[in-house]
Amino acid sequence: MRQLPHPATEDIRLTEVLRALADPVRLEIAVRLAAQTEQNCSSVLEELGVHKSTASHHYRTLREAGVLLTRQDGRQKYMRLRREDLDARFPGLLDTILRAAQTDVTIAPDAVPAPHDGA
Amino acid sequence: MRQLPHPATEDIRLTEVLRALADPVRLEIAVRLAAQTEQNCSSVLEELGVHKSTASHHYRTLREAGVLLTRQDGRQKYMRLRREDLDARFPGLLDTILRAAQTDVTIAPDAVPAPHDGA
DNA sequence: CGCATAGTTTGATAATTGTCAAACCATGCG
DNA sequence: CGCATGGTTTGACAATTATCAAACTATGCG
Repeated sequence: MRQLPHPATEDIRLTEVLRALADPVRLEIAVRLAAQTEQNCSSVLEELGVHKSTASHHYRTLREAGVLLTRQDGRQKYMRLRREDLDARFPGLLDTILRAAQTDVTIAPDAVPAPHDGA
Repeated sequence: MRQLPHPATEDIRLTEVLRALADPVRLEIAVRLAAQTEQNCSSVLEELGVHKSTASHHYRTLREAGVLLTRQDGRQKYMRLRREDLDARFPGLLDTILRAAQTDVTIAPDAVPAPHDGA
């Protein structure tokens, strides 16, 4: 079982969650996960146009903050928000942030579509 | 007059607010402001045990993120949360975070005297 | 005016972080 | 087994940041 380490619900720290979601790329990941329940790692990285290892780094940050959970299925890994745990720990927090994210532009739209180079 | 620059309500960015509140010291400042409406700069820095310039830096960060507002009165400056503006921009966000902050330890208790009851 | 007070700004430093690239590891398939 | 695939880890680097200290600015008071 290649279960990567996740914090227990009671060990989730508010500042960690906020810091994890304070990054545009990670916030966008959370928004997409919220819309799609579960998501493959590579699908995210392709859509956001970041390098594989960068994506992995962001997953880890979100995972260690307690925001998402990684499940392995065959050769792939799927991520999913820890909705219930987060809601138990900090009621309403995730939903409020996700709702706020939809009224704010987190990533420049032209930066997202294709995995074009750029920087 | 001596108004330091604050972003307009519509210019408040979610990731900036989250990043501002993701720091333990700043989150604590926000919590204290929420409890006391308005607060003198030095009172905060004394209670949190950080240097004057460090406190000023945190105020600035919060101010530029749109979280608080600085008002000058005589020789002193008073800060206050931008509750209405934040609520207009991101409904429920501030309250939810502040409520979450009360169920989580943001700063080591021995480093800071509690806001109310004895420490 | 001169001095004390309240904060800000600048400087310096150490720590953290976001990013890509390349090497690595685990899983499934032929 | 050997290889391709999907992610992670490590390395390196630039950028940001948290902090203290010291200099600076502005305000009020005598």
